[in-house]
Amino acid sequence: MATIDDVAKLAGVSTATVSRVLNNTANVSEETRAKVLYAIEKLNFKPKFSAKALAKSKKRFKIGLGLGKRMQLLRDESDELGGQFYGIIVREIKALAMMHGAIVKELWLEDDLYEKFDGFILVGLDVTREILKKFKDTEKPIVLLDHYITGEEIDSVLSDNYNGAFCAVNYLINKGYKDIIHIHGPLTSYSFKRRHDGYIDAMKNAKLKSQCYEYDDVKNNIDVVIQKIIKGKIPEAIFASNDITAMRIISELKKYKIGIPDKVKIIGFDDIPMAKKFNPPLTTVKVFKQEMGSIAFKRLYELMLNENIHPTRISVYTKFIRRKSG
Amino acid sequence: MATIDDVAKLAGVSTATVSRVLNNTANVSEETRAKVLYAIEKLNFKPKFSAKALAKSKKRFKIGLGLGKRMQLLRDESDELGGQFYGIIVREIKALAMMHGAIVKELWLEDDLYEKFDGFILVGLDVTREILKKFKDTEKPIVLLDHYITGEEIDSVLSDNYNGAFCAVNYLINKGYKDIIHIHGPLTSYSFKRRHDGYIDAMKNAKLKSQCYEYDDVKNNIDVVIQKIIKGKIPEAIFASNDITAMRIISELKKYKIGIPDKVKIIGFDDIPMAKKFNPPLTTVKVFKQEMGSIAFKRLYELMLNENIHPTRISVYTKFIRRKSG
DNA sequence: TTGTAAGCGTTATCAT
DNA sequence: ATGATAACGCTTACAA
Repeated sequence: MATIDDVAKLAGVSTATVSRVLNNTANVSEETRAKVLYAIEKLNFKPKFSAKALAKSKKRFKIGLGLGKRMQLLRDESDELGGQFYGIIVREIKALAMMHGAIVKELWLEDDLYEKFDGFILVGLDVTREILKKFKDTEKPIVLLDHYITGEEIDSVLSDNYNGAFCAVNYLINKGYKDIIHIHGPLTSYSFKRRHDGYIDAMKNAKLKSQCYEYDDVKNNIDVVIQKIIKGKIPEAIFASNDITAMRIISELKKYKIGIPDKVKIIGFDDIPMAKKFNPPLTTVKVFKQEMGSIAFKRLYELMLNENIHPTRISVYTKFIRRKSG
Repeated sequence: MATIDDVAKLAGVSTATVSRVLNNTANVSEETRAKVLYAIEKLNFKPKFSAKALAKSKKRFKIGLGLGKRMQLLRDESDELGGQFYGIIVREIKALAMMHGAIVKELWLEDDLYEKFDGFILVGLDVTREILKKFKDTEKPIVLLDHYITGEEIDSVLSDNYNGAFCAVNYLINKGYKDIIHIHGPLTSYSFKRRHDGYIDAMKNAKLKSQCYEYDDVKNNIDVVIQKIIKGKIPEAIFASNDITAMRIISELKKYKIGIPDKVKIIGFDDIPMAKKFNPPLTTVKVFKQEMGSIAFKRLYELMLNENIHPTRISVYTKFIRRKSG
């Protein structure tokens, strides 16, 4: 494989000069530039990412970590909520940043961008098209974490929500349940939406009737939803948008003396740390939160080093975890 | 950030020894191993990927490139078909492999694996669960290219078929067409399936009736499908599974003196090189074939270097390209 | 404007 | 079983 040395030799210049034209990092005479460009072309040279990354590892990048109002709310509510999901992701990002000598600074999505950053990680569903535009205007690389905006070609990292949901619901179906409902948070969240889609498709596949209820996961009005549900025929199983919702459902159902899993099976999503300690321990779909954080960081790092990388959406595989609740 | 030197210093050994315990690459006495392990733990040390990759770049990996019967057929049919899609992807993989000093060897998916490989890239929809199992049994890393098998947690690289289709169909809807049909290849192909889903959802969103026709893209029985279609009311627009199909449809329609795009609008998918030269030039959704190849290669390379990476599915963003046909 | 050379953090080849 | 040390391919002071 052609290296920068080969190019330098062929062009009759030093490697430093080649690097300069490669990165537009200093003045290079038109003449030399042309020679170098020719050599690059001729040898079909592409700088090796690992070498570049290693050489650049002295550089301290400054990363903006954008959090939304919603997360602010969830976070305030105590570590048991936001902290168990986004908290883990954010912690991993900070740990990796530390190792790479990058500085990460938290900021609210609504804030004005008066500081300069080298790149951004934007977390969660609060990122609207307008907010995104503000960040795009900086011309710095961006990765969306646990969110995705249709039509926007922005790098994003998600869990494999659809398949996780599909498999979980299939598990219930295979156990013979037919009356399975879905309770979910706002479908403006791409993740909730995909979990919802997975539920719908699994039910449709099995020729079962699907039934969904939306609730407000920030204000938590699960009580009124449950009231509505138990007025009719009590379902055999409930698939919830996430573990928090599942736990809220269980707590609410307990008030009516409806036993879990005897009377109703319940499955959550996320596998937050609490899920295992809950009573009963939650059957759920594990989202690899740390991995999501590290993948997002690594992706941003690549983007900050190499410009002009084609954007992608990365889905991190989930894992069904069977415990007691369903 | 802690480096291997820090670990070596703390453990009172050389970096070589640290590397040995890190990679289980040679005999290390239990005592030293323990010291090293302790230091690693203490410093929370993680080897830096770029350094590792660079150091290992002397190593020549041997990669198996698995192709299926279907591709064999398409390929034989001339460069105008398979070569325009998978051909480009495969070429890119080989180019990158060359640059990284890796050897890539093509093999048929059905073949027995008598040779030893360091990793595999498996291309297209012919990869069944059984075939996959054979490759998994080697315990070597695998990446699936342009295919995905539900429930199998194998790294895969795809184009963003769903959104590409969704946007293309929306384009037609926004132009005011209502009678838009979809002609597709076998839905066992995950890509065709997702394009199909995108069409269905776009139609549903607009409260339009969807109508699909499946045909056999290997045998090419488009004539009987078209016959069936023109017996009824001729649609305003046709969204095809891919460019090949779109071109076949146009050719067939020409036989009936049905003009494109005057009478019927047609949109393809892939943007194969021919699409632009066709008469009329094809409106289509561009799939970034080279990028898919390079992403797949890079992913496999990572997997071959670092074991124990969490598997992901990578979707490469597509781009709508407006030409004459639709 | 250009060249020289010292890193960046690992692995791997020799020695010992 | 372990240690020295030369790669790996690029960037970036510092010199010229």
